[in-house]
Amino acid sequence: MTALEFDAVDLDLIAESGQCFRWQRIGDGRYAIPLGGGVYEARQLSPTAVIFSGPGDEEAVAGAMRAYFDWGADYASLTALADGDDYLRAALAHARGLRILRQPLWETLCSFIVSQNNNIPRIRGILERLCGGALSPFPGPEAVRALGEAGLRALGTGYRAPYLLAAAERFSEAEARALCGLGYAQARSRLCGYTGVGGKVADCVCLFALGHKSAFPRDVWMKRVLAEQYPEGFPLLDHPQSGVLQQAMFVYARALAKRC
DNA sequence: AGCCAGGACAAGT
DNA sequence: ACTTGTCATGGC
Repeated sequence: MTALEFDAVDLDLIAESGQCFRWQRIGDGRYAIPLGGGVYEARQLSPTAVIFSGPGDEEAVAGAMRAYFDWGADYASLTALADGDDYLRAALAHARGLRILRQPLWETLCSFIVSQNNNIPRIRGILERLCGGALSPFPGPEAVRALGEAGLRALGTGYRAPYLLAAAERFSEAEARALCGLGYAQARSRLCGYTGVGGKVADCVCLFALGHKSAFPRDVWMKRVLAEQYPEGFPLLDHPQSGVLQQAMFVYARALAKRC
């Protein structure tokens, strides 16, 4: 068991933020997180601290969770960007404790291919079936390839099955290294070369796996926010952390809609 | 019972 | 460079 202190962290908020689809709620403020072949457990200790356990010794767990939870990144100072912007200020206040997770590249790519024109509960179900269990490790490209298009369709992926197959055929360790070595624009462009991966999915991979916080995914929720709140354009679109702002607004917009 | 969903793509203006 | 139709599927 090891505790990590953050400027702010909110497991419930992160779990519902639409960036990760395989967290399992196992109790009040407690989650099981399948990651890298093992399963970690996270428990909310306070608004600024989480207790972790997982495979390996304390140092290994702490290291893995620091990386995964973007430990040390400063999210609080983003509040200053919202001066004179009531919507962004409210979104950031609502999203206090949100973190941009640094998730495995292949899993993130597959997850957001599955996500297209799909809803979050259903994405969860498909990915769970793809993994063969709620806490089972995510299958590698060769395992996905072995399923074939028919096998993938049987999981409920629908027309996305050939997209997953194409990704499985292109992805490799060398490809992963190449993607990790690129800047945001280059990585995005390379990802868009995958059939079935467009700008939105590529941005999600850049933001949630590659750590490019200037990536700004535009899903239907964000398009609505931009149209309704920023008809003249979102002024911070080119900010190096615009992706974090995007994620705060995404979570906030969905929370507002649910409240009606 | 429809409407909708963290879209991509091809075909038409 | 923009709009539109189409693509599976099931949660709500």
